[in-house]
Formats: sequence, C-alpha cells, structure tokens
Amino acid sequence: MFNEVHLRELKKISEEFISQDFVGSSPLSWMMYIKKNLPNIDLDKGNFSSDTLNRKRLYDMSSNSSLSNLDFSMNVLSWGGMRRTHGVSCLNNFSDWEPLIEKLRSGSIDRSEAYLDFSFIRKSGKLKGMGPAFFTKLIFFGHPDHNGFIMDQWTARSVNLLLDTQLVKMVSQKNGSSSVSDFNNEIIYEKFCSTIEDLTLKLNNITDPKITEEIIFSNGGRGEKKGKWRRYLLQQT
DNA sequence: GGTCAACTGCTGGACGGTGG
DNA sequence: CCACCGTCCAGCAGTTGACC
Repeated sequence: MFNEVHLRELKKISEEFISQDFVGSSPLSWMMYIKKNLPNIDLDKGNFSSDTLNRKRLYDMSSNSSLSNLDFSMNVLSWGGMRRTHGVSCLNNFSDWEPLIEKLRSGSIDRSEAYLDFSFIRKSGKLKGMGPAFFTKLIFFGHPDHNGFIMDQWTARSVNLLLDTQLVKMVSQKNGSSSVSDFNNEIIYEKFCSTIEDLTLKLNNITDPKITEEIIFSNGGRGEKKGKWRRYLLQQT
C-alpha cells in the first residue's frame, strides 16, 4: 500500500521526532485586527492570549463549554497563522458556519460529514477566505475525538507521496509550492484520514494517529529550522 | 564593537481569470 | 465543471547599516 522507500525515510525521521510546541501568531493581536474590521463581532477578549498556542491548549479550549464557538474558532485560526484579511472575510459570515462548529464540538457529526458541510457552505459563497487547509484545522480541534486530520499542503503532499498516487487534488502555485484544491470531497478526505491511521500502524514507536499527523505536518521555517520530513518532501516532489 | 530599526526576500495560504 | 496559472499579501527571519 505504501511506497517502501518513502515509508522507510518517514520511519527514520519519526524516531527522532520532537512534538511541535508553541507556534502561530498571537491570538490577541490577531483577534484585535478582526475586531477592528468587524466591530459588531461578539467575542470575549479574556479568551485570547498574547502568547502563541500549542495543540494541547486548543484541545482544552474545544472541550471547554464556557468558551463560545466564535472564540474557539478564532483561536484555532490564529494558531494556523491565517491571513488577517482572510479572517475578516470568513468571520463576516460566521453565523452561516457557527452551527457546524457547535455540531463538531458536541461530537454529533463525524469528520466526513463535517467536511461535506464545510465544502457545501464554501460552494454557496459563504466561506470566503477559508479553504480546506483551514476548515480541516477546525474539524481537527473541534471534534472531541480529534480524528479529522488537518489536510493542508504539507500533510496532503505527504500522503500523496507515501501512497504514490494523487489522492488529494492539489493546486500548483507559481513558486513551485501547492495548496489543497477546493475540488476534493468528503470521500477523499475520509481516505486521507484513514491513510494517516494506517500509517500509524507502520511506525514502530507511534500509536496515536494525531502524532503521525504532526510528523508529516513537520515544521516550517527556513534552512535548518525547516523540519526534516518537510525538506525530504520538497526534494521528492 | 553593540544595538536596534529598516530593509529584503521567503513562506504558505487564498483569489480570480482563462480556457477546455 | 474544473484544471491551470498568475497575483496578492501578512508574517517571519535573516541582513544591512546608521548611530552611539
């Protein structure tokens, strides 16, 4: 099922993997920009930290019922480093997708249903500024099982490479990078997620698929700071 | 030398036009 | 309907350079 050469490299890298810590932009300054542009937005400033977040903090926020769906969503998007102007666009229509966040956090829909709903809202033009890379971040942190994995350029390209097939449709960019196409659907997303679960079984020291996802997500940055897997991925594609 | 701000170029997303 | 391509831009990180 998996390409043996690439799998061997991933195994090697996974053995020395260090969990990603605090990243993204300051949720507080991100929120302030949105608030400035959407003054009527109903948020609680107390729920936004001036320091960057890590994954654990976002899991906790998702299950904390005293945090509104808006405050939770904005924390996730700032963690992901969403462009502020894009944040304004998608939050301008928050009422159109707020019920979906509610269903996710209560666990009443699964990952593929959530993907279907998000792509439906997007097709109807009510989700400007937020493509699959970001709405899968909301699925990932929102659902209590955290098993709807983040499908962005890095994880999608990784899965495609390891499977030796273009499972996830990509849009190529001018500079040689690529992003996840809007023309993926919930069936592809489900396969993407189950591939990460299958991959976990192949990694000797990993039992939690969330960690597998972190490994293929790897780290950004330049030069030595760029994660080993990300550098390998760029060499191969 | 040291420091700090301005500059420069890279990263990683989304958008929108075109054309089959 | 969708693949392809160019364009945009905030946030970084590294570099430069003016000034003490």
